[in-house]
Amino acid sequence: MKPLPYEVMQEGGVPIKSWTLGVPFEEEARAQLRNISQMPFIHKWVAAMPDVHLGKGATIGSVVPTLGAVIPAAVGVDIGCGMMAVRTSLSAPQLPDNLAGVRSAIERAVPHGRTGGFRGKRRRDKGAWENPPDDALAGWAPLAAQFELLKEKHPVLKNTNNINHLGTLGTGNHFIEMCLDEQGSVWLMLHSGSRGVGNRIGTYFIEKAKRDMELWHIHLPDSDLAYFPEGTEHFDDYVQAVEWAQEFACINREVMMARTIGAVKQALGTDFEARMEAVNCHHNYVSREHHYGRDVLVTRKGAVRARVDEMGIIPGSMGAKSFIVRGLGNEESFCSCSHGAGRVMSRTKAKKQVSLEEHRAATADVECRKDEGVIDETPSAYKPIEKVMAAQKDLVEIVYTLKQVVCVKG
DNA sequence: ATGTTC
Repeated sequence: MKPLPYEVMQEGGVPIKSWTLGVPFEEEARAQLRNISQMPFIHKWVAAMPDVHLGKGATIGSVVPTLGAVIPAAVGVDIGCGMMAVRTSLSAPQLPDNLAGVRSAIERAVPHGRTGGFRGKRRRDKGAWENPPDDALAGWAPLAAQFELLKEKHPVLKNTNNINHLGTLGTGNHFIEMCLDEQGSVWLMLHSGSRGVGNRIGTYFIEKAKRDMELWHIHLPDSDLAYFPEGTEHFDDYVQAVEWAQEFACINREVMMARTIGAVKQALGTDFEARMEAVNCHHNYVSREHHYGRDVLVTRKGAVRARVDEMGIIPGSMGAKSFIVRGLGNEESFCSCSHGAGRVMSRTKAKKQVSLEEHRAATADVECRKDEGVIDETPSAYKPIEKVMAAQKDLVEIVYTLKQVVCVKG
């Protein structure tokens, strides 16, 4: 008999199938998944991807199919976070030896980094538009009417960043890269989500669900598993808001990609074709899908959908390879794959343990930040991506293997 | 991840 390509755990609830053979899988993440598996509305089982690790609220790298309920913390606050990549007609020999100019052109074209401005001192906010450019305004057009309705219904959204965050990168593990594939084609790839407004929507509904649980005296193994039952007003409100935030995130990536393409053309003084092969996929989101005969809501937090022939992106850390993949439509994973390498070290631990020299060596061939502020993103803070890819051979096949030459971080 | 902060 062929050995199973995944590990199975079951304690009281539904099974947990984990595509984690040969990769680290911490006990804290297992415990978090066991809690999810106890919920009475999980369809069939919970799936864990090879980049699985402990997350705030819900496990990163989890796929949770639910019947008649949704858990807002299982989606998280970075609603619609995901990846976009395009292959260009440029090839490696057309690039200059020094890519500093390309990096700074991208940095000028796309706001990135921490929101500035402290009480008393008004500093310019590096992470948002002061005046959104025309392409951001155009991207906002299809979002505007629905946002007015959301604001009316949920006044908490009134003072959030919204249009001024459309086409902006953010911080942390959000990035923009120029990569080369194994044939020498140049790719542009980026990672970002729904920024301030999606965060506010996520936080607001997670709190709302927790209050509902208290109101109805429903006790949970973990308060972050608070849910909205289908048929309630809050369920409908959440689904509507989360879908809007997912759309915002998708358009955010498109606007940034167009601006990045423009910046690279300008920096190189060359025109080229882009979007020859474009992929834009969420990895923190909820979607209505059909699995094993039922209409379900599938929540993927740190997981990518991988239906038959569906294209996805699995990025490695800032010094590692990334992969453009094609889904194999493996139903047992609810047609899913990992969203990256997955952390092995918390941000705090990485900052304490990894030296600047080590970080510089690990990113020697990349035009990127080499300062203390990015140590929490250093390659050794992540699982080895090759092992992560090996553990999901039955979920996706690799179409392109990319290696970054430029990396912009917020 | 974001926003706010002493």
